[in-house]
Amino acid sequence: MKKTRITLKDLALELKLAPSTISRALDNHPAISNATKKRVQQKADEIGFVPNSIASSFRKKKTQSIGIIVPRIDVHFHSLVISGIEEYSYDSGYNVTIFQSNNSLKREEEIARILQNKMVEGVIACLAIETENYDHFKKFKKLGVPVVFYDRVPSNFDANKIVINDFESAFTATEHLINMGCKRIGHIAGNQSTTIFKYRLAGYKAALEKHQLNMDPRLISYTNDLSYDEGVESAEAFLALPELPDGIFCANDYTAVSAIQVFRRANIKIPEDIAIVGFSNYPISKVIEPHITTVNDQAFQMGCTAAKLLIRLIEDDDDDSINSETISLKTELIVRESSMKNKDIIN
Amino acid sequence: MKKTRITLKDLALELKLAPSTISRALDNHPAISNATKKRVQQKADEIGFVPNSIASSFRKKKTQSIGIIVPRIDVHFHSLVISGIEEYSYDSGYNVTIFQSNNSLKREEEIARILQNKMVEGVIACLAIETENYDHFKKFKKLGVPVVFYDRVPSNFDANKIVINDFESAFTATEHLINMGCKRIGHIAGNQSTTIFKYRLAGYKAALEKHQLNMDPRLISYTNDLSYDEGVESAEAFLALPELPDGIFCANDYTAVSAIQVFRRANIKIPEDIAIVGFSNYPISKVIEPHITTVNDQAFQMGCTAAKLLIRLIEDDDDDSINSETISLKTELIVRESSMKNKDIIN
DNA sequence: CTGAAAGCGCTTACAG
DNA sequence: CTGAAAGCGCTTACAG
Repeated sequence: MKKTRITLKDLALELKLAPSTISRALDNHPAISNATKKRVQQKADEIGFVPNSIASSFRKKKTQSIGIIVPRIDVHFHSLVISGIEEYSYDSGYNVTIFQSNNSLKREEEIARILQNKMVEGVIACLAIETENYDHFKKFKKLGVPVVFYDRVPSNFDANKIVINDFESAFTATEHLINMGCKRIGHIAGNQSTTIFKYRLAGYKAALEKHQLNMDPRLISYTNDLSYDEGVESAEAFLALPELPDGIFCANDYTAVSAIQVFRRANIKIPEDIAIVGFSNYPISKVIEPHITTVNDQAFQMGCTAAKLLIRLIEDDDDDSINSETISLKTELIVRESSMKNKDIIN
Repeated sequence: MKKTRITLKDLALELKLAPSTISRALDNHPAISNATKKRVQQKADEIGFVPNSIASSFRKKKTQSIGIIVPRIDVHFHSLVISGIEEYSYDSGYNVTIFQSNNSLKREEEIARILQNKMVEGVIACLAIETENYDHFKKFKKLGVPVVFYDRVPSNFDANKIVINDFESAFTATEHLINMGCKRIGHIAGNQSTTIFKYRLAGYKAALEKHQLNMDPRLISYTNDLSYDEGVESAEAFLALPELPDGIFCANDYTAVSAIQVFRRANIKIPEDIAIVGFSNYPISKVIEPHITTVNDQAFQMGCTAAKLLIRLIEDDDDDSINSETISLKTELIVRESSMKNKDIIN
């Protein structure tokens, strides 16, 4: 399918004006008279002139576009982040081109190359699980293209990062259970090779410590990817203990759902017998019964913040700030029924 | 932030070759000797040459990029479709730039203009709820840019469309309830100004008719947007009837969840007393208890199919096929506990 | 197998 | 307030 487009030059010929004048008129340049601007705009509409912004990008060396690399678009967390990025970028006049790495390092490297060719002005990325070497991102720095990471961010590599305060969030969540009267609190932990899950575990431990609660290692269940099925296994393991926990802090909402369902099947009352707190505020957390107390992980906000930082870096001429900022977003604990063991206390 | 990039011309100078030769060598042109190709590639890597694909796009008038317009990225259905589009497009060498209309016609029009300027080679769109006038899409046709719609597609406007067979899917879902022994089947219906929900209602009615079941108008509950809360209202209305339904076909999974929870609270057994079928196969449908029988709405597949059709249209030189194709995807009924009233029967 | 030349559709410094 | 001219970094038909 092809068509020849009407160009700025065609418009100039029609109006017997120089292309430079047309260009300025359409760009609302102050040196052009209003009368001319009006004439140009009218004629442009009349003959259906559509400016070729690729030519403009090429000439100006500004594409007004940013690249996004995520593991999967259809993971709800990422779709929220992307939504936030798009929203902020759109309002700032940038558009976003999106790629999924499928958690493959090889694909992530390919995508990085494509983005370098495509002259995006900045990149927002959440690393593939496989990624431990960041060479493919270093090239962006050489090209003067800023990169902002979110969620799964590089360790031991100086970079712009948007994260949430996992330690503090986990601490607060666990302390909430303590405030609700729990004395024997378990934790369903994420993969400990991932920074955020290490922090969540650490926050849990710190809260127990602060309140001088006994730390029973059997009450910490380590999972690989916090899947629903792993949550079921964890909950069943807790059930098999000689003494049950009276509260569980789960490192995500899926495992919180599993725990609730396993315990209910065993005729254990939630939250009376065991109080549950999840993490992430997935949509399911406010549908399942009882609704789950959870930590709002600020996904949409994370996207906006990443875009905001990135666009500042793009538009800043000051190279110094290019690779050093880490923004830690505040989360909030959303208290729902699953942890309301003690109804008199409002956390 | 700026840097001057190394250009193809710089590379030519280094190697004392013509730019045309470099261009061909990098493009693996058959007329170039292997020795030269190797030299060029080596030098390119050595000095860190990154081809400027904007210049190339501009020159070739091919951007290898497609635009996507969706109401919201963070709606799970759309994130699945986008994921499918990205997957297929990536494998075909196209990349995708994404925009959300937030269901606003005005914004959809703005986006259409941006996409025309950006010289995308094709567009995939799901219309905003507000959109009833398609003028902003007609311009694409004039420019020779194919457009493929999915899910919320234009009515009374000749266009490429990817949809599922809602009538048939609803028919099958309802018939499944009949096969399970239900005699008094209700329906929670979506907004009847939307084509797909009209078809789902029609499919439900047709199944009742085929099996000569009484059609009680009180058993059809019309909702505005099939929200969880509306589902609760619908279910409560059913509860207030002098005679309860023994099966309900819900036009989405949210309302199926509401129904299950309302009925359970009223000590009604699912599926023994009332069997439930949902629609869409949202993640929640296989987590809620009992797991929900539902129709797989093929979201990811829809994205792949849209991309496939679009790319065919882009690469076809035959203008004839530009705006006429409608592809209706087959769905499948996923049978789970919520409808297994009669365990002897496998649908 | 390699090169010289033109040109894609804009923008912008310079000139008047 | 408007115009002439150069050029962004590639590609490609033409020539040899």
